[in-house]
Amino acid sequence: MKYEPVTIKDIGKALGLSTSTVSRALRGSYEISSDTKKQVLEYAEKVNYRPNPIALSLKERRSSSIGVVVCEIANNFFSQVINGIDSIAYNRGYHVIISQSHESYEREVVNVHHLASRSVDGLLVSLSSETTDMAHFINLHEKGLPIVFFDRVTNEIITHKVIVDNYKAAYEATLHLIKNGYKKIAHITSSPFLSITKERLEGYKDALLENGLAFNEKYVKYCSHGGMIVEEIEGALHNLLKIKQKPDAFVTAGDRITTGSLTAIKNLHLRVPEDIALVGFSNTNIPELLNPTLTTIRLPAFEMGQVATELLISIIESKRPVTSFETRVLQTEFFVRESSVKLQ
Amino acid sequence: MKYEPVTIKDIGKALGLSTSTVSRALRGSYEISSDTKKQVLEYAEKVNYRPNPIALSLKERRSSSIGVVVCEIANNFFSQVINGIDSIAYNRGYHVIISQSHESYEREVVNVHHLASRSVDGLLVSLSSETTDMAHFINLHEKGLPIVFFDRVTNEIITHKVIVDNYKAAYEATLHLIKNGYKKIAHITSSPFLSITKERLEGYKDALLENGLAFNEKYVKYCSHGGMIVEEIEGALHNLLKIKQKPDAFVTAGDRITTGSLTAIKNLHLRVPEDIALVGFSNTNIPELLNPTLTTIRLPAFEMGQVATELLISIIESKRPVTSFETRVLQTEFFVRESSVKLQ
DNA sequence: ATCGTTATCGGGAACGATTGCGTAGAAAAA
DNA sequence: TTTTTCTACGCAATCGTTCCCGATAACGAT
Repeated sequence: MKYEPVTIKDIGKALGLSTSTVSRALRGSYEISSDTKKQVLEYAEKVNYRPNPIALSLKERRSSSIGVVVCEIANNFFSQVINGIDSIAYNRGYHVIISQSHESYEREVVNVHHLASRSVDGLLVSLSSETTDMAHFINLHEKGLPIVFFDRVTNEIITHKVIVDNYKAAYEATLHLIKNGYKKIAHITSSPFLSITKERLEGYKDALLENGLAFNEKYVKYCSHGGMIVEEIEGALHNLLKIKQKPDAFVTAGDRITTGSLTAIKNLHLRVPEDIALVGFSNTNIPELLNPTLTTIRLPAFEMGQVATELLISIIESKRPVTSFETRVLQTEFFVRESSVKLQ
Repeated sequence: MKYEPVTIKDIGKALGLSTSTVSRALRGSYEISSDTKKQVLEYAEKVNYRPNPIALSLKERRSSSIGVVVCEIANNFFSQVINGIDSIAYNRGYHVIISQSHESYEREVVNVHHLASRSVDGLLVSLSSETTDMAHFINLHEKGLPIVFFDRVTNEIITHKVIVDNYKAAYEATLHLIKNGYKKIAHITSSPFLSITKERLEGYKDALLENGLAFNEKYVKYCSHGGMIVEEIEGALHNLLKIKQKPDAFVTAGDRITTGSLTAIKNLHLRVPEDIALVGFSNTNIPELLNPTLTTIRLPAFEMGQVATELLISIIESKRPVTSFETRVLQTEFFVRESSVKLQ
């Protein structure tokens, strides 16, 4: 089954003009008489002519498309980011090609090569939780492929980055729990390789230390698959609850981990916040509908997508090589709800 | 900033061979000596040569990419569908290009043209809630562009479709409420133009009529933006509650409408299911975490994406024009939870 | 009458890869 | 020695578009 669109050549043949003339008429060149222009334009409209972007891509050596690499789409945070990406890219005439790493390093490498060979004009990347080797990015970046990282970034590559103040957000969340009388505060987080994990851990740690509480390694549990596997969350929680000095509150990093933890707690028939309090990084749209309503740190996902895309397009469309890069730090929002407030 | 990949010409120049020889060597043609082959292969490996898929697309008149048109990504159902699409497309060597209509007819038209002109090999479509005119699809479909519809379909175009048994699902949900003693059952649904809306309405209606309950037009409220606007959901609910014969239960169609309704009910300080019961079409991952836990009809979203993609690729890769089409009907799942069960 | 100018348009190369066809050179057959 | 037969490669067209050059005609100026 073949889909055969009208080409510039077809128009030329039908009108007895050369392809060059048709091309110029279509682009409104000054060196084409208005009669011819009108004729061409009308005919093109009539046969519903659309320029073939593949031919254009080949000629212009650009595809007007940008590749996105995230761990998964079916995640509140990332789907909101993609929305932000889409909102900018669409208006600037770029297509968005999305690929999911599913938190797998191998899959990320394959996807990146796939996208690059597909001649995307640039890449928007949030690293997978397994990624430690950046060679696949470095290689392409050195060859001149524009890349912008967001959320889960690396400092091995000098380029634009868009992040949030994870340290502050985690600090704030932990401090909130301390102020509400919790003293044994645990932390269930994502893979230790991720930038966001390290930053959040520091914020959590400093909040404890600066408020006279000890930092206990045993209180920190990592979910190396970023919470994509239910069992790792359950395991983390069970391990925490086995400790003799059982935590009375905890901070979770990431959508999956937050809701996964809440589910696991419910399955254990523990009450929140009476038995254990919870503050989570989450971009769920329905924190108010949960039981209990959930205290969350919300990331400006949509905005992150927008900013990252603007930065990427600015590199792509820059006439001269870009040499100075920035790291945009956006602010998180903190919403206090029931899950973290001890009822007196 | 330019990204300049190695071409077959570069290899030829470096090795003193013509492009044809290099091309053939790369594809292992029998008419190239093994010496030359080895030389080319080794050099290509060394400089990390990747064939330019854009040039290939131009020549082969196919792009190995499929376009997806949904109303929005940041929606449980659609993001799960996209996951299913991606899982198949990836393995079959296709790229997925996603576009969002945001429930706007105009935006849908623009996106479809954008994708078609971008030379996607086929289209996976779920209609926007505003769409009544199918001309933009008919036009392309008649020209031979393979299209498969899923979830929100049209019978104006004869092609493969993947849907669920919406009639049965709505019937079942309504019956469940009736069996639980509810007699004044309302229905908040999406745009009246959508196939899913009509089918669900029929299921709802028949369940009422076949169980000795009257069907009341006033009990049916439409959200023409599919619930994307909070106010339309609130408005629908308020209108329902203003009726003197105030409903004691209702069925909601769609993720947004379901959670939106629950939020609106909470804001009115009504209790669920004591004051009003609720059964909703929803693909949320956390129905158990809601308060109350939510009785849901869940669509096999991932599977829908997979099936639709398989059907589309089968058309794309078919040697001869496809003339016989099928409509795959998948089964929904019904989960009874607290929101619909009257506590005696 | 000759030249320059301007307005309009066409020819053809280029983008990267594939592929049918042609052919040089060597080996094999006559 | 001559002819045939392979082997192993190059040439050029092709996909749709743009754009650098040229080409042509009309027209006014000298």
